Amino acid sequence: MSTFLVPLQVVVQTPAHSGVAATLTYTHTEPLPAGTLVRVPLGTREVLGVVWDPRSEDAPQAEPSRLRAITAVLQGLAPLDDGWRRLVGFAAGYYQRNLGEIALMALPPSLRGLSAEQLARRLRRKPDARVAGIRACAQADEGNLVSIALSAEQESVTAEIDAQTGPFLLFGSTGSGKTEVYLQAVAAALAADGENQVLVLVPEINLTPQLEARFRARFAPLYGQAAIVSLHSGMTHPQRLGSWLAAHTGSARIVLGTRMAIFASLPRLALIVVDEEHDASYKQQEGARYSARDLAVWRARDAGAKLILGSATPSLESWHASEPAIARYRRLCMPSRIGAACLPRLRLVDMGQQPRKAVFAPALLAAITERVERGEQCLVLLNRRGYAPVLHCHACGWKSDCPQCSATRVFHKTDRSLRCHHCGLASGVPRACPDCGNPDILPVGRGTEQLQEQLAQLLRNVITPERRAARVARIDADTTRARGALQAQLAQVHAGDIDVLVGTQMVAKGHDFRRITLVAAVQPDSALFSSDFRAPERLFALLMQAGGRAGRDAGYMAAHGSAPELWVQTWHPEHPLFAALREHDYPAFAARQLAEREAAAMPPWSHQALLRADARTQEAAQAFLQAAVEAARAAQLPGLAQVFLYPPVPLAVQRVANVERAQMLLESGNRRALQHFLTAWQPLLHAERAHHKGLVRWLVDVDPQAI
DNA sequence: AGCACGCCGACT
DNA sequence: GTCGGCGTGCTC
Repeated sequence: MSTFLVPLQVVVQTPAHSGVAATLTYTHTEPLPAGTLVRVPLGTREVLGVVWDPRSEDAPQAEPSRLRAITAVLQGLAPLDDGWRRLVGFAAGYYQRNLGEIALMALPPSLRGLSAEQLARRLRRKPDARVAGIRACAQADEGNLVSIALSAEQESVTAEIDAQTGPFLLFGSTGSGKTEVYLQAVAAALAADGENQVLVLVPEINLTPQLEARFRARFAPLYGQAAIVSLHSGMTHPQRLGSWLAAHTGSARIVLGTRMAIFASLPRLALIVVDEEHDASYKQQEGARYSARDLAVWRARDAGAKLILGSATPSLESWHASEPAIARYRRLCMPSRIGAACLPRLRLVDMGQQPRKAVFAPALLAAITERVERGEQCLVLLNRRGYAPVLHCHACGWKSDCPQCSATRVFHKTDRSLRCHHCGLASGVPRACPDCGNPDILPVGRGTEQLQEQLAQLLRNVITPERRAARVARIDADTTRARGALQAQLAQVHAGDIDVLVGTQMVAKGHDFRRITLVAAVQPDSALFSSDFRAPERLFALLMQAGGRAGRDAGYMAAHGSAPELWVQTWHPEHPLFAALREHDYPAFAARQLAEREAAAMPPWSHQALLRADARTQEAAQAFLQAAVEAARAAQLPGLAQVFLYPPVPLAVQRVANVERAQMLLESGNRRALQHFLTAWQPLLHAERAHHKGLVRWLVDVDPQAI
């Protein structure tokens, strides 16, 4: 061993606004390979770091005499491989974040706190998981090796995935059996090489249990229970560490997870599946604002792995990329529902023709009643929690404004509270108007709580075939806060204890309801004329997906002789979105939307980024943005000529928790130019920050989800 | 961002 | 005389 001290580049988590470089130089007694996990002193603390590739040129090093030594090397853990480091490097560069922030975010939290000794102990303890796995495997073995009959569509799509390199956009309507195609592709990838690994991403934690069950049933008999792990933020830290280690060491062959799982260490990655690829949840909305779906595309290409993006309503970006003329993705179509199940019929209700102030059109209420009397279930969607979005005093005009935000507080009747959905501020409901003392303060507008109450009232005399009164339940973020609450409520629905289910869009996603034959969207209109250009796309996807909840069980539908229906109450029945929805014609909808986007030079014909500033006053926030523009012009930043900078504007909800928020949109037809510009801008933004008193923070959002 | 150091008010 | 308020400054 050498007695010389070797300098090493180590990536540590340095805060985004600190101005400290992410890569710091430490010394060690011997060289360490890039990707090695180490513990290093940083100020007065000791933190986890990752040895990075030595940067020959302009690495800003401290004076050699002031370099500190690495405290410990995390032995027993293979270095993180080049692929993982390239992914982290790309994500940091593309999303304009500090390398250390991304690298450490990509590692399980408990790894950050573990000393070298603790980790060694953790690694030694691995065997018991395997024993448990083998035992569980033996149980799962019987009854699962039945050969699976594929539909003709599934057959041909599977063959194409097998024969081609992709990337693939699997366009399959709800109930067409996309999951089975994923399973086939996973089976092929795992069978091709005894060490191959696959990554399967789903948009929401809630969807992992049912997917995991399906993958376990299929693959545990072949590869053991330990070969399948989940990775999402709902798991405890030790569980996440266990899954992460299994992926890193290669003992896990299948990793199922939410967006964070895109950063898992997968040394033998052969396939990535992104289910419901259009879902907005793939975009992280705080901290490092990455898109797990877009990173999946990059990672698959970089790793030489296959990629399947699946959806019944693909994002317009992905759909466009799969147009034959573009052909960046290979489009695979599965238009038919499996078995005799048919797609729901659209029943559009013109609210302009209904009795005034009716929440439910009489025809819709009659349809729900009829279904419940037949023992079928209905799903009613409303995208607003609480009882009413605002309380109002008609005498003096008082509203339940949030004192800290430019928003009203929502009336929650169940715990008689006023809650701000932006900052969380909650208080009791005043007995009378705080301004004028009028005791009649009234709820205005409707939320899921009120809908449930009104439906229960309207259906109070409806009797089910089991000769009991109809039951109306509600599922939203409020009723599912407790761990396992959603699963428990879904079990109630499956058991037939519930006749009508009221919920927010969380119930529209992915859950497999057997006996729901009618789905209704009560007031989806706001998305039709939203200022957000992606709102129609999201509404179309939501309604298609919600409609897909109806009539999933062909046998059940046949036995009851009823056809699935999707009811939509709207003031704008002539809107072209509904015409496409009626025909279940996503391609027509997409073509229209894409034509509009092209005409207006919006994504995917342009690329966007947001610069956002949060400050004590709106003026300070906008002043920072304006100064940032001027600094960029003065410095003649590269790419500036090709980037259009819109003027700073306040956010839709301008003030949250007493912080004023403003943003500025950047747009360019050239993604490269935008990237170069943003990268060159970063140091100017850091420098500008010091000149702006009252500025709380600034952030860049590349490929923003909403504007 | 943490976590120090650092310099002035109300408590044992 | 000490505990502690959060203002300023650094982290290889």
